[in-house]
Amino acid sequence: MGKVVNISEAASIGLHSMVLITQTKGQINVNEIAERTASSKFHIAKILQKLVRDNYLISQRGPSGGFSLAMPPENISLLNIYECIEGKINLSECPINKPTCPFSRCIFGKLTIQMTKDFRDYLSSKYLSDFVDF
Amino acid sequence: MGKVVNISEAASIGLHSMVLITQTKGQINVNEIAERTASSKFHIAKILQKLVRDNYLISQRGPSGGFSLAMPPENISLLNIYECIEGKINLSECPINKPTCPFSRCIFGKLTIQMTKDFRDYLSSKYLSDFVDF
DNA sequence: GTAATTTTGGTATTTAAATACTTAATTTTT
DNA sequence: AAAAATTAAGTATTTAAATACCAAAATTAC
Repeated sequence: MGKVVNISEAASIGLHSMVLITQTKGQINVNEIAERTASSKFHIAKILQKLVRDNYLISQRGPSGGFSLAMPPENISLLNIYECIEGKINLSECPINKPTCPFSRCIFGKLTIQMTKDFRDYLSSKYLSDFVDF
Repeated sequence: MGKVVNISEAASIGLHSMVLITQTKGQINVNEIAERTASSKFHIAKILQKLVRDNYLISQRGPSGGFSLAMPPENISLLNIYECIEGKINLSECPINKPTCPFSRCIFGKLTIQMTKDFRDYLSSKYLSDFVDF
């Protein structure tokens, strides 16, 4: 829909959920995250599983279960979370995915690479500890 | 697929085709554009129709027909082309499209708005006349 | 005026993402 | 030990965008 900066629902859920978990003493479960973020709890559950697998989260089943951080919030950057969900951000690449280009240089110049770099730099500069009071 | 900067195939076809048309004396038809850009001629035809409707292109049917610019290349910016195809770029908006946010301020700060602004500024600074020898 | 060529516009198909659902496994509480 | 609550994991459905196709209209060339 004409949106230039593309942040998927999945990445958004991952980032927002992790901040909520950071702000919560003890554990917080999927239902509460779903309520506070107005997102599908099925979708949230699916994404948090990735973060558990990559050892950013600890999950506890059963009554009074939920999720909690697996390490101090100082040690988890927004980039860690983003790349866990979306895979590594590719910096040096044609903005379109065409093997052939009719022109000798890219009509976008260095624009898209710079934008991607700015995005990556922001995510790598912020840690969950920056969001304890947010 | 984890791509941060989102330029649709449609926008890409529009921009690249317009540069090719700029570089062509007389008219160039869909088949040749398809060959040079390695894109679907059906898709190209559809997108060029929008540019004809908005009076950036003149189309000529029949043998030896094709497309040519409707005005001097100095008068058509990349932003004109992009917004003709994708609609107006929205600068001030939540990167996610959620009516509710669990936090008082956006976890992305001004990042996505700045990125979108940078994108828009680049497109508005470049005119087809900048690409006659490209 | 006929045939060839090209755009035009409508429709159909494909693809990928997002979302929803279901069942199983685990843990806690009583 | 049983019941309740919760995550885990796989699958199915929905949706929107992207892409592909086809038939019609227009124009030129001969």
